[in-house]
Amino acid sequence: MARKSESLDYSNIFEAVEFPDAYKVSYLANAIVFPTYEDVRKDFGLVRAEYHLLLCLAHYSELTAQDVARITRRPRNSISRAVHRMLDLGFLKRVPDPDDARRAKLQITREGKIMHQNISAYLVDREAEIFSVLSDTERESFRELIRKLANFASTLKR
Amino acid sequence: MARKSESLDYSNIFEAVEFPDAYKVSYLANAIVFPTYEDVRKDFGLVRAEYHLLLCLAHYSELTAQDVARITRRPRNSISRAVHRMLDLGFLKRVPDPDDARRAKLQITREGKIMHQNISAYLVDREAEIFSVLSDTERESFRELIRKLANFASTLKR
DNA sequence: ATAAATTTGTTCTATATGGAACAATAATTA
DNA sequence: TAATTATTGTTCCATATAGAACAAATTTAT
Repeated sequence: MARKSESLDYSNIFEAVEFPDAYKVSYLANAIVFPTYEDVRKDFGLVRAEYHLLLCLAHYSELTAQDVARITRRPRNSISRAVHRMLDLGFLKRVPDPDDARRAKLQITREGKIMHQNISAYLVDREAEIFSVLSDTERESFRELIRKLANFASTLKR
Repeated sequence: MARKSESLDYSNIFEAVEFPDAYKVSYLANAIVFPTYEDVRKDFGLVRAEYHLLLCLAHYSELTAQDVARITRRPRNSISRAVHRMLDLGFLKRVPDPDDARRAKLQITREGKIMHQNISAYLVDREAEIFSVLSDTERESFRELIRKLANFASTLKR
């Protein structure tokens, strides 16, 4: 008897869709970016905003919650919630800004740095896996192009 | 008096991060893909999974809910919920599969097609805006590279 | 033929998420 | 100076989301 469900080529839609390039970026987000956040949550116990705090504060020595929201393009309340959990977990410390009582400067702790290194190692591997499909020169081209796109995106108003 | 907050160059992190290419894909998702889904929700009243149903069924004449989940890499229960709402809204119709009582074939209706065209027109404009930062040859390169990446991603097990 | 395993679509549940409104503070304008 | 506007960080709330478990149907293995 014939197979009921012919094996459908699900990737046809990549070319058929009306906005093929944007669609593929979106597809990569669904297929890779979000599952990766999910892996981080499962394996390291941190949700997206929590990891983003580590990432930002591993690279800038002092930031406000608002800075992190802007850098990562996430809403402030998500960051705010994450800050409290990260303080409880001992991954961040917070000091009031003497010049502006509304603000608090955030810093990463030693424990936070270690956690960041662990998560980064995982993400570096994952990046290598994903981009293994490109040759070195393709990889270099992609790097240049995605840089332009990301820089442009960072100029868009929120 | 000096400005309290020196204007921070938030895009430094693009180069500093340990996985710069994957980070930028993720950033584009945060900065563009998800806000775009949000626009679609606000302007057209459809959430991500609901729009994905339209998109898939505008390009394949008949699919099961499971097919759509596979094509879009979304969880089945999200699609299942969306199917019911889209049936209620009259954008889809569903016919039981005579060969397999577990399944139902989904089709897009006339109204669904119109809605799809409206949303697509918006997304096409949005794509044009985003990629306007690339030259024609850059755009062509990017198209080729993102195609490879998306095709590779589609082979990853879920 | 029967049992075990898989597939589909669903509901239930817990959690992540982001908008809106808010109080406190600071900056800007009149 | 006084009044208005903007900013920061927060809480509240409604909703989107995905995992887990499930029943029904089908397929595969014994």
